[in-house]
Amino acid sequence: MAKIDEVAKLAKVSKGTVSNVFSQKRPTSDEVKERVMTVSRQLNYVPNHIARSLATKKTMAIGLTIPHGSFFFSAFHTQFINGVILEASYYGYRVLLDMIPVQKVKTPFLSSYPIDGAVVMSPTTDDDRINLMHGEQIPFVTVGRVMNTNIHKSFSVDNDNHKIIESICKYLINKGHKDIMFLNANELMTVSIDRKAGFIKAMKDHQLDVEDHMIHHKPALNTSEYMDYGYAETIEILGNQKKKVTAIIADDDRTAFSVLNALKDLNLSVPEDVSLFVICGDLSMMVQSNPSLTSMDLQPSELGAQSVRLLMHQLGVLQGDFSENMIIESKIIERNSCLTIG
Amino acid sequence: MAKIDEVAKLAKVSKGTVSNVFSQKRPTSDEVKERVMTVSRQLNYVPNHIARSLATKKTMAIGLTIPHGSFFFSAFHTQFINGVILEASYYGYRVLLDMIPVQKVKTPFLSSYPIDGAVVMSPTTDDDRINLMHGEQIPFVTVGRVMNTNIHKSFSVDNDNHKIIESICKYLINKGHKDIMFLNANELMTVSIDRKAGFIKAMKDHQLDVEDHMIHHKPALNTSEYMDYGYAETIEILGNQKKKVTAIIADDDRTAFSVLNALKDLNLSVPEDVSLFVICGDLSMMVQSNPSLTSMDLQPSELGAQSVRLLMHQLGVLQGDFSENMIIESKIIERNSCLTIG
DNA sequence: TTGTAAGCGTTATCAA
DNA sequence: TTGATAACGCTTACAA
Repeated sequence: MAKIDEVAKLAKVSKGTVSNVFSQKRPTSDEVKERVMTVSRQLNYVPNHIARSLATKKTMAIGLTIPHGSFFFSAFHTQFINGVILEASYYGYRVLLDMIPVQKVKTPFLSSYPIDGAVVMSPTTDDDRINLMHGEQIPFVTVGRVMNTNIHKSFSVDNDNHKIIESICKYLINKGHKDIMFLNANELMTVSIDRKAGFIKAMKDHQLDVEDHMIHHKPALNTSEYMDYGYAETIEILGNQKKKVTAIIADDDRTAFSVLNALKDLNLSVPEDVSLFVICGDLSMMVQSNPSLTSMDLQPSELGAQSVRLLMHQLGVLQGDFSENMIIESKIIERNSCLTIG
Repeated sequence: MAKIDEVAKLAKVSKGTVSNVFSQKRPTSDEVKERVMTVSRQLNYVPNHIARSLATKKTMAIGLTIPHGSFFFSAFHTQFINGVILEASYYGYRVLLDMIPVQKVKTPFLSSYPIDGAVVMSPTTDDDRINLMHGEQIPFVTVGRVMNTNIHKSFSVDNDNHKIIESICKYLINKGHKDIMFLNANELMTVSIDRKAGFIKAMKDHQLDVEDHMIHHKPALNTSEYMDYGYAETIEILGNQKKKVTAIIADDDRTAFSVLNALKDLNLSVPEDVSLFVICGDLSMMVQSNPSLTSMDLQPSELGAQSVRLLMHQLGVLQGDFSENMIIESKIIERNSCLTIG
């Protein structure tokens, strides 16, 4: 790799000028610009990213912390990440993947974190990753509300989880459903807290009682129960306990898939016996299922893009006003898995 | 952020010594070590990663290039990435996500690539990303065979794709199947080429003809056909063309899901009417499907881990002998979706 | 518009 | 085992 000095010498300019040609931070004459570029191509020169970072104090990389463990992604994660990468690259930023364990303090760093900011997925209550970012003074935005006791101001993108679940409930209740089972996200996740509250409120608003068997939380990653989430609950509540359930809300496409299998095993059909509503499922899965699945579109890739934009604002890359906590619209996509009853 | 000089001054040692305490590259006395660490904690000091990179010429990061586009991951991708991240972090490396477009030359870099090496997923024939790595002299390992005309030596991890498909065919043929439909990966991917060859050979070996309708390739990402892959082919061949097909091999769990839906719509059941074999599916999906799905386990997370290890060898992090092209074992996991017929 | 030179915060080399 | 000092390759005032 050639370095800036060699280019400068060959192009008969100073290294400062070469620097300016590449960074475009100061104007250079066309003549010089061309001379420098020609020589650079000859020498196969590109500015050294690390040296530049050291001088500018910017790494041009952002961290993306993802749920830790032998995770697997739902459509939400995948599309979200896609949105992040696309938007980040638009601003010339790269994305560093992180797997700081959720709910477990990381051993102290051996060196500083080479990122300018971070996007934190799936925050939990008193999320250690967030405390870490906070302590290291790294700008960050979370996907979902922050619920760390010591952090009072934070930036986040989110759906209106409260409203989401309320409108789903309203949608189902309007179709005559009273006995709804809600398969919520993991208990620790902040979204699940809002959704639970929204569910309870919606039911209360319609004079419906919320019984224990109506709300479930996704088990932690890496537990054996995790794999069976949706299947086990459906079999247990509808099969063993023989509770009356006319509609099920699944927190993602994986869970929905499990519910579908359980219902099949129980010889129950969708939507005739049980209606199924999916929160943010993979499009092809929603459409191809038979019946196709009614779902709530959370616009994950838009969430990803906006989270990056919010971060860019904090980094000063993006100018102008912006709201610290951005809500992304979500909407019900009606397909054929929810039936009017009663 | 405190810097090394301040620590050195307060601990009454030279910065070189402070450096050595943190990097552990040269021995330091316990007394000094403790003094330095105490001061560092006081000042909240950690070595600056960028400055260290500049001096050592190592970024301690590896790139992970993933298929570009509005991609979504199959279980294979997810588990593979998991393996990569885990193994990389084991060696103190971070993972930079890349989305260099497949089959499309990237605009020239504005700066060097801040990675020490890269893992390239899903290589295609004459993959531009690989030419790029090659040109930039960045050590890399591919997941799957490299088929770039100008590159003769390369490092890769892979399953034995030829053998995989052969053993699947053999497995099905032994169960009496002659009319097998193979839903292959994308045509451009090197794995699909090997698998196609393996399929043809296996059939030939058993005196079975390979007709056109028996092999299909996954459409390119971001095409409308992509979403329907598996469904469309099943409907077309079994439904419209009424070809005799007693067994279907699906290239991943997504495709298998689509096939299942198509078969349901055709009123065909698995495995009574059609046997279904999945190459590398998500475990929960394989198990929960009814019937559970017989599949070939490609050990994706092991592939990910090994790809990192191979890279570490190239980077000199790992010593000793190693083979340039590593084959990961795969094995058939028999479940209930393949029936003996005839 | 361009050149000069002082950083940026480490590590590495060579003495001590 | 430790200290002094020159790299590492770039950016950025400040001067010209």
